Amino acid sequence: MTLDGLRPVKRRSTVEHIASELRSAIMSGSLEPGDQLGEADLAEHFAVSRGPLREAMQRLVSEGVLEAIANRGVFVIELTLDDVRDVYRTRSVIERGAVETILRERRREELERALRPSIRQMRRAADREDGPGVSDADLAFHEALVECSRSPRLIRAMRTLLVETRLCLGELRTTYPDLDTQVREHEALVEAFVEATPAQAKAALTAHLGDAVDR
Amino acid sequence: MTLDGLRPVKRRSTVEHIASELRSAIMSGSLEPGDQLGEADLAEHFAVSRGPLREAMQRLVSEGVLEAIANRGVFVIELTLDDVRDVYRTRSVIERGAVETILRERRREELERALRPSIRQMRRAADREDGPGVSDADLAFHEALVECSRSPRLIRAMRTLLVETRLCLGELRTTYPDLDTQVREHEALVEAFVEATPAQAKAALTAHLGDAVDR
DNA sequence: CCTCCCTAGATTGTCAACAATCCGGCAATC
DNA sequence: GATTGCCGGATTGTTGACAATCTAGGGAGG
Repeated sequence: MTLDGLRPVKRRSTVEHIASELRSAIMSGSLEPGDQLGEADLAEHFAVSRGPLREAMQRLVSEGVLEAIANRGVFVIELTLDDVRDVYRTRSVIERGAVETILRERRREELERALRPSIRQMRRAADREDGPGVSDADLAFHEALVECSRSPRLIRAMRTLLVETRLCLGELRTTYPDLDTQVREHEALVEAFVEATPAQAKAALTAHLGDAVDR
Repeated sequence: MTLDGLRPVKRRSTVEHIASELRSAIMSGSLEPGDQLGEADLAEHFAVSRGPLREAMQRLVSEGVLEAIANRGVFVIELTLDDVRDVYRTRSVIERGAVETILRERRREELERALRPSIRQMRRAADREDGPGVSDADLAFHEALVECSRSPRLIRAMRTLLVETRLCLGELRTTYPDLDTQVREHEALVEAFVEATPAQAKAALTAHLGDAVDR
């Protein structure tokens, strides 16, 4: 009897589901920085009671995506300039760690395979002048990069950072200079990962994220 | 009217307090890996209802310190060997990032000041053959290191990692080889931070954490 | 006109009870 | 004798109601 394929029953709990849904709402831009998450409204929207909803919100609070003010409510965090810098600095640290791990394990080709879909997605979006589409592909690129490290803890840290990155982008999403430049920059990154030394690859990442924070 | 000193009113919420208390219980060893956290018992212990308690537990679940199994309860996570490796690898990434930030900002002497107390604490513990005391000072050392970076996101990631580190140590706490060696290793780290190049400092950290994972 | 106080409304924080689910052991069956 | 079905006990999941707190707005007093 072979039961390798049928994964252990792990129906996602209600709380987990709501938390994921809220994260998506932020990623999609439905929830903007400063927005208040009224418990009554959201509970009705999800067709659950306030209990599970509050538990889900507490999760996002501990992740730093939501902010709870006593007797006032919970709000989507508003990022200061220092916060933006911190997000990109931390991303640089995490992503370099991921690249380091992958290269040390001699998994260059696997990394390239993992990044290819988001590169193609980004190029298609750029061809049709779809700025938001390029941004989405950008996030997908960096997410795939860290996921390729197979480190649960790097991945978890990255997930929160991507949400925060999305919060930065939200407002100045249209101000990107040139979409093609953005695409080429990522293609150059992949090239560095595949062909350059680990130190050079990390340096390329640092430069890439350093540029981003200037915008 | 000068009100720089009087920090914004931020009475810790009940949930925040309980979550912090649970973290402390794990750090102190009261809660061991695999232990179940019965809602009724804990709620009575904290003299609150199950609602706030559940919200606090959800926070720790999202941090990865507790694990929730549907209709079964929440448990302190049990770390596999792969998890231990991942914890130390991620710590290496985070701590190197912290050192990098501090050195780039030319704050060597500040870092040394921040680390000195834990070094002294560690030496005192070693002198009285207090193994657990040395471990506590060890954790305090690495916590102070990351806190000195002033990066909220590095600090937040580190906090969870320290709890997980404490969970690894818990069982094999007495098996440490030589307390004095441990102390000298940390003193050498400080020296590297203060006097060596950033690259050398990071390499020293990597080696230090690489040794630890072997134990 | 400005300031302060106070009340009304709304929102959050907490609670105790109800419903659903799961684990253990026991008996029935093949 | 091993497996299956079932029931009792306990724990978790969810709910709706109650209590506490805060904000906004109007009115009295200076």
